Amino acid sequence: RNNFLGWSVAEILKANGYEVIKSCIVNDRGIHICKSMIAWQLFANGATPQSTNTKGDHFVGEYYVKFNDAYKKEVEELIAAGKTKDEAEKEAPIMKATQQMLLDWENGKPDVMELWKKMNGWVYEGFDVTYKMIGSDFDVTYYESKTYLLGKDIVQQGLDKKVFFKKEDGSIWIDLTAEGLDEKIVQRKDGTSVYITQDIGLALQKYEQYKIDQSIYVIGNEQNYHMKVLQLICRKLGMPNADNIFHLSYGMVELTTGKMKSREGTVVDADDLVDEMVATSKKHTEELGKVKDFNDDELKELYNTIGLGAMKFYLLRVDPKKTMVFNPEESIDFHGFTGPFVQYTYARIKSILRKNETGDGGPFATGPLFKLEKDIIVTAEQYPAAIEQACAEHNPSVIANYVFHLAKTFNSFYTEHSIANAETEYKKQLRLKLASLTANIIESGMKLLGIHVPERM
RNA sequence: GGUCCGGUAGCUCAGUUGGAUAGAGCAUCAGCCUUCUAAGCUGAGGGUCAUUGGUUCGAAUCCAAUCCGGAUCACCA
Repeated sequence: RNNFLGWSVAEILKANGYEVIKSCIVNDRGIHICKSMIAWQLFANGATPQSTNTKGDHFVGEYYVKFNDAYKKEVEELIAAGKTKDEAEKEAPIMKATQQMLLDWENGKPDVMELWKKMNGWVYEGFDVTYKMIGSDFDVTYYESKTYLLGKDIVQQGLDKKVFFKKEDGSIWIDLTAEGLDEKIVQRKDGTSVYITQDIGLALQKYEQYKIDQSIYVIGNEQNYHMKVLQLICRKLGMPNADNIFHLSYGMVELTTGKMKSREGTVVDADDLVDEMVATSKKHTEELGKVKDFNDDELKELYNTIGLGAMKFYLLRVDPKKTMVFNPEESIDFHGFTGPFVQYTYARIKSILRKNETGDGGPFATGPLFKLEKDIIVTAEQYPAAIEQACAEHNPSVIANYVFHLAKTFNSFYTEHSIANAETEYKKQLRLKLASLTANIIESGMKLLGIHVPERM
């Protein structure tokens, strides 16, 4: 959802005349990375994504799970040996090894760095495959391994300005109780920075680097508090970018059975989901048998277009702010308020336009219009307003709803009035114009959602 | 407990700068393919807009209280 939202909002901003720079932050360091590394050292026997024929990011993810399994087991054993839960969690050998590895990483220990680079490389390879498949791209990528030290000098300045204060143990904090929040740490007692410190530094760096008017953070609503704190700190420090920070907060996607939890395996993997959607589009297409003359490449492209279109539309048709429910059993429908419905309307119009000669564009005689003809004109005229609203609200669902409404309006007209056998040549040309207009808007609107439209389906 | 977000049809969601009989899709039921692609179209049933009170000529929409659900309040990121 994050990816599709970011993409779509960027397109919508561009459509409103803004210049957009898409950036991505990769969490490529920290304790979670070390967990996978330790588990790989312990259990892999030198296995690689190639040797096991596994996608790189999934491969590394498997070792993250293996770490947690092993860790859990060790903790249970220690508790059985008489330790308290807290002691056991701290003393488990595999956890100690992981923490040591994090220190080694920060000190740049060669063999750790080498392993880190190798495993990260696998993850990136996997991500690349997924990003390419779903049509995602970024102009800038920030790696946390390179930005995690940012913001430390700002902390020092803040201390001088008395925005921050130092506790007896040397840790540095900001007091936000006057704003209804809590005290928040910005630097550990050992002098290392925390998450928010990096964000302060990165926010300023982005601002100085690109002179942006607005910095839009596409982040889940679980971090609403964090983003509030970030903006507040920037404001208190008098940073020039403070008011440019906008948190595009989106709700989580939940399953009918409840929240997705990676540790409990109740997650729907993006790759699996896309595969499933493409397979479903293949099944439907074959059943309908309308494209028997397509060659293999054309078929593959069509299945991707429909499958991805269905998925993206499904995720973008809901207000981003809202938590949404996804039912994996029922899968995503291809009828009604869906991507394929809109794509189908487009393909049908294109078919008409191929089969009917458009006139020389001479002046239209004025004449009475049927209600359904007027409906299309009225709806088409609303498109610019929909784009503006979507932009103002940072909300692609406005476009999804609009495009669906337009497609539905056209379909009603299509069933009621023939274009090829219109009452007069004038009527025919008028209707071809309306059809063409509708197709153009559908194509444009779907593009704003990152969805392709097929010429036939 | 503090802060924030949400509760609209069986399900998933629109609609909230206050305005007429609260709208879609799915699901259910009844129709429509000798005519431009039926992934479509037409119709039916289905609602105490969480509850209560308030403001108003008028409230799903604004205010208050209550109930229910979620997020968050880490020397994790």
